[in-house]
Amino acid sequence: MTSGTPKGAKARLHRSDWVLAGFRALVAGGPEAIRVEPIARELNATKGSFYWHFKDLNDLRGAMLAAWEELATTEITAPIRRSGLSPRDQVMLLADRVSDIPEVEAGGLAVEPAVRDWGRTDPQARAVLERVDAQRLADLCAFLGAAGLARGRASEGAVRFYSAVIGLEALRMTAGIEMQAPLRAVAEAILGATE
Amino acid sequence: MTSGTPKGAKARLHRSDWVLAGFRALVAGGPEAIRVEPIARELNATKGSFYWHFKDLNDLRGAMLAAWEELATTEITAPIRRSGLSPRDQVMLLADRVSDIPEVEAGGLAVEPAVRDWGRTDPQARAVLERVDAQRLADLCAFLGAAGLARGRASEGAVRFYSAVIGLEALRMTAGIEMQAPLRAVAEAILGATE
DNA sequence: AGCGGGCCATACGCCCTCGTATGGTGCGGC
DNA sequence: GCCGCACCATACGAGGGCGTATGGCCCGCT
Repeated sequence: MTSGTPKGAKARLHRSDWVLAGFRALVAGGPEAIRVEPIARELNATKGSFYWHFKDLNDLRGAMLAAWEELATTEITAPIRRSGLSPRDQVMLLADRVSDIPEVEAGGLAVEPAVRDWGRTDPQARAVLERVDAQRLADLCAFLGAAGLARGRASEGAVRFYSAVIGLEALRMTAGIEMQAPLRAVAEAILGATE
Repeated sequence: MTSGTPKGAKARLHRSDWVLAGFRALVAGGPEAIRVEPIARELNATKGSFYWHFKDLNDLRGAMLAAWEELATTEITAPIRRSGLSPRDQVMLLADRVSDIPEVEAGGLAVEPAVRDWGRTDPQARAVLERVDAQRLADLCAFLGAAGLARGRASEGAVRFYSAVIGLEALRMTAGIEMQAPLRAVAEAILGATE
C-alpha cells in the first residue's frame, strides 16, 4: 500500500480482463477510445501488462470482435432453441428477450449499438458486423419458417423484425421509448400473416 | 504553382466550407476524426485559416450540429407538405423519399448514421439528436393524424415507421438490403389500420 | 535455498494533435 | 499608388498516445 490504489490493489490480469475493459471503453467513448494507456489506468495497470498479453492494439481489437461475434450469434437464440416452446411462442419469447437487454448488457454495457458504430468506420469491425447481421437474419428466417411462414414471407419478416430491433434500440436512447410493446406488435403482425 | 497542389490551389474559404469538410471527416472516420489539422490538409489549408473562422474545435462542432439540426427537420418534410397530395399519399411519398436518400446524402455523405453515432458518446450531439428525433416523431404523428389515424394509433405508427427507417438504414449498410419495398410495406401496414 | 519464467512497471523516442502567437499576402477603397 | 483589413501560413510549447526495451517482482519447482 505505497500509493493509494482505491480498490483491489494487485490482481493478476488475464486477456479477458483487457477485452472486457476494452468494451467498457468502446461503449463509453466510441472506437477511438480503445487506447492502451487509458484502459490500463482503468485497470490499475500499465502498458507493460498490456503488451505482454497482446501484440498491439489491433490484437486487442481482434480479440474483442471475436468475442462479440461468438456471443452475438448465440447469446439469445441458443437458450430459446432449447426452451421447447412452440415455434410461434419462440418468436414471441425472442421479442421479449431482446427488449429486456436494456441499455445495459452483459457486464453492464450497451455493447450492441457501440459495435454497430464501430463497424461504420472500421473495416475489420464491419466484416464482423456483416457476418453477425447475416447470421441473425438467417436465424430469424429459420424461426419464422418453423412458425409456418413461407420462404418469401419469412425472409421479409426477418428483415422487418430485425430492423425494428435496431431502430427501436436507437430510439430508446434518444427518445426514451419502450421497446417491448412495439416489438411484440411487429412480431404479431409478421406471424399474423400466416393465418 | 510552386508546390504541386492537385486541384484548385488558392480559394478563399468560408465557415461553411469547414463545416462541410467536418461532415466529410465525421462520415469517414467518426466523431474523433473531426480534427483541425487533417481537415485543413483536406482543404489545402492550414490551422491558421481554421482558427480565424472558429474559436476552437468545439465551435466547429457546434456549427455542424446547428446546421444538421436545421436540415434534418426540414429537408424531407417541408417539400412534402408543399406537394399538395392527399395525406395518405404524402405518407407514401415520405417513405419513398427517405428510401432514396441512399448511402450518399447531401453533398455526397451518409450524414444521418454518422450523427447518430456521434450522439451516442458526445452529450452535445446527443442533445441535438434527441431534439431532432422528437421533432421527427411529432411530424410523423401529424402526418398520420392527417391521414385519418386516431391519436394513439398515430403515435404508435410514428414510432413504428421511424424505427423502421433507422433499422433499415443500418441493415442496408451491413446486409445490403433495399429499403424501399420494406418501408412501403410498413407504411401501408400503418395506414391500413385506418380502414 | 536458489533459479527460472510468467507477469508487470518504468523509461524512452517518435508522431500527432491542440491552441496561440506572429508574420505575411492580396484585394478593395480612395 | 498605398493602406488597411480580411484571410491565411509558419513556428512554437505542451500534452498524450504508441510500441519497445529493459529491469524488477513473485511464485513454483527442485
